[in-house]
Amino acid sequence: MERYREEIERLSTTFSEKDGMPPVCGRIINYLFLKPDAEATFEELITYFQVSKSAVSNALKMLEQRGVVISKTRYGQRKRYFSINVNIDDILNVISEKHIQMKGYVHEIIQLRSSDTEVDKNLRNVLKLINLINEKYPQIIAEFRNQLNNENQ
Amino acid sequence: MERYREEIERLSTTFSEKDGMPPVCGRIINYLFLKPDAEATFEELITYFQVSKSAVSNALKMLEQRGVVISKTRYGQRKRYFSINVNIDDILNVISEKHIQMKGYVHEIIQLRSSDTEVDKNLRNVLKLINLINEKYPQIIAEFRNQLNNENQ
DNA sequence: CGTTTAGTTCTGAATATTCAGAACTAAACG
DNA sequence: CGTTTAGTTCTGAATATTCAGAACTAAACG
Repeated sequence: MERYREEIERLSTTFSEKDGMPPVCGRIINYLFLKPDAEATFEELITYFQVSKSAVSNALKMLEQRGVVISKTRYGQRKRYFSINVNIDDILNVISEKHIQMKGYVHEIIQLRSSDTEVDKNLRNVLKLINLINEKYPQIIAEFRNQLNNENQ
Repeated sequence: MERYREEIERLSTTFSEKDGMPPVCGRIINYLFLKPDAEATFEELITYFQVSKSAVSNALKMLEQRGVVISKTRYGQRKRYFSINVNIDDILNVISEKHIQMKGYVHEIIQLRSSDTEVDKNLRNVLKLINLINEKYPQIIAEFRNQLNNENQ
């Protein structure tokens, strides 16, 4: 992974600057993404980035909470293996969750406003759009799965 | 707007804690969202939140950059009016931009990896999914517009 | 059940962010 | 073209975040 050191640093700024994560989070994400099996141990991350155990521990906790990283243990070993969550269903769920949250927010604003101006009309339209997107989502996913199945024949 | 003071404070935490914006940004967003016309002047924000001109200036700059807020001047007045951008096309563009960015990131990772493991296969699938979503987007929007037109008859 | 291994949580120093206040700019009024 | 109005940019203090190092916990080895 030595050859990726600079790329990891460059790509990490996206996550820290745009997504509001600490630098160590961004580094870990990209390290994992660039590993052939997308997986690393705690120890490995510490030695590669020369960073403290607490920094890695907190970063991994944050990434697991966001659903970006998952950890596994193997055959009763103490050691844990941390990897990028590339599970399609999980990714779709994260996106879906965001939509639901956005819907909840817009809904609450509309409730609080309880008026009937042009803006209210627009807000209701935004809500309709969110609903429509959410509604269409399963269809897109179905089509995606279909596409995958066809390719594997 | 006095009656919304507490709600604004409560709703603002979402934006500061989850979206990585400064507190003043969250407050301004919600203030605007709860105003009947979704619009306010610079002066108005300063007096309502008892906050400095620089804080408001920087917050509005950030919000305009993110596409959440737009500002207008009126009839050659010096004063500017800041409002939430509820323009559907603009909102859709922001979402689209995010997709394009995500696509670019995943693409770059795949390029850098230049391997052919199970993870690579998964990443290519993620890319396919992003592409499919982007492809379907215009259709959803068309359907949405259609829905709006039918309602207005 | 003492020891090791693997990671977590606590404490505080270094650093970054947020914002107030002052200095500044740019438009347009008179 | 001096003055006012409306906002921006600069400077630094207050506060929050990030992370290192130390103390701690929890699992499982022997």
